[in-house]
Amino acid sequence: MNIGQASEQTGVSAKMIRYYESIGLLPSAARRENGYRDYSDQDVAVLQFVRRTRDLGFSLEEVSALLALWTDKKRPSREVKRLAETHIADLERRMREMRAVMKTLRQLAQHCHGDERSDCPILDDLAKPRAANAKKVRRR
Amino acid sequence: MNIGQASEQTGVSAKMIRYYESIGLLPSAARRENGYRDYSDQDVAVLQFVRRTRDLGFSLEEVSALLALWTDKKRPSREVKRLAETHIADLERRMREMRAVMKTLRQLAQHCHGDERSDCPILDDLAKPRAANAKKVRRR
DNA sequence: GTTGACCTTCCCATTGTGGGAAGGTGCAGG
DNA sequence: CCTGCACCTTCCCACAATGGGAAGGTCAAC
Repeated sequence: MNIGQASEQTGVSAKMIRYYESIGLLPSAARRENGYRDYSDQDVAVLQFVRRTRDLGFSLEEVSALLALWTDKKRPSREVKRLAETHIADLERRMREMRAVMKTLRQLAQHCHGDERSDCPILDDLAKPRAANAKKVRRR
Repeated sequence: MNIGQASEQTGVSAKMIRYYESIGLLPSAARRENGYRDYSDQDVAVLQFVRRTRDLGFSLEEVSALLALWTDKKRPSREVKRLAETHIADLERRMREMRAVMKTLRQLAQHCHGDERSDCPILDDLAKPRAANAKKVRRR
């Protein structure tokens, strides 16, 4: 099947499928005579695996490792579990950071009238230099 | 003061200070005769403001808006509050997504022996194509 | 003077994704 | 047969925000 079909069936954009191939995350796709990539149901299954691990927040590097473990029928499940737990721990850390930030933000917002008046505790507070700051709460 | 001092006092790297200036987030810094940037205590206060808003997870675009609001003494506090609340809502959405992902991951990890045996429910599950997937839980 | 710690600008890499150009292919309808 | 349209190909650019590092100027201390 063409890349468009594969994309539709997996929810991975054609752009990304080509990219994953280019960085070696996926093996080179088979080609037809006209040069079009040709995907089998097997390939689609791999793409779905990738899609799902991506949805669970694994980086492409981790996806690559998981793919290798998936393919290697003899690896101990310990390795897979370790990878998953490392990722969970990472998510937990980020959630803690975000919670702290949200707490601060909610407090700030709560004390701001939010009306026509110009005095604003949020900005006043932001202007105050702090010693202890939660670092590195960045967006997606 | 030199950029190095300003950086040290604000926790914003010299690299980032120059970058913020280059994209117009900050006004062009004063220069000495030797071409070195020269920062006043005022400038440092602005950098601290930026640092703090960044730490709270605002994007540079939002920081820019907040800086403008901060400078505009006559703006209604409503505008600031709206910005803060939009950001809070965004964080909340992301936290919800992460929570859902974590729940799934914990379940998967729980059912995996994590020992020498090779059968692994995590990989089995990842291989199963799903209909409903949490999308877009990406890293930092 | 030389050394070392600064500063300057400029370019490159990252992570993962999308946009779009320029060109080839394939099929359907006139 | 031609035309159009939908698809495919590769290639380059952009994004957000940050760091690394090169090549060169400056300054202070020894």
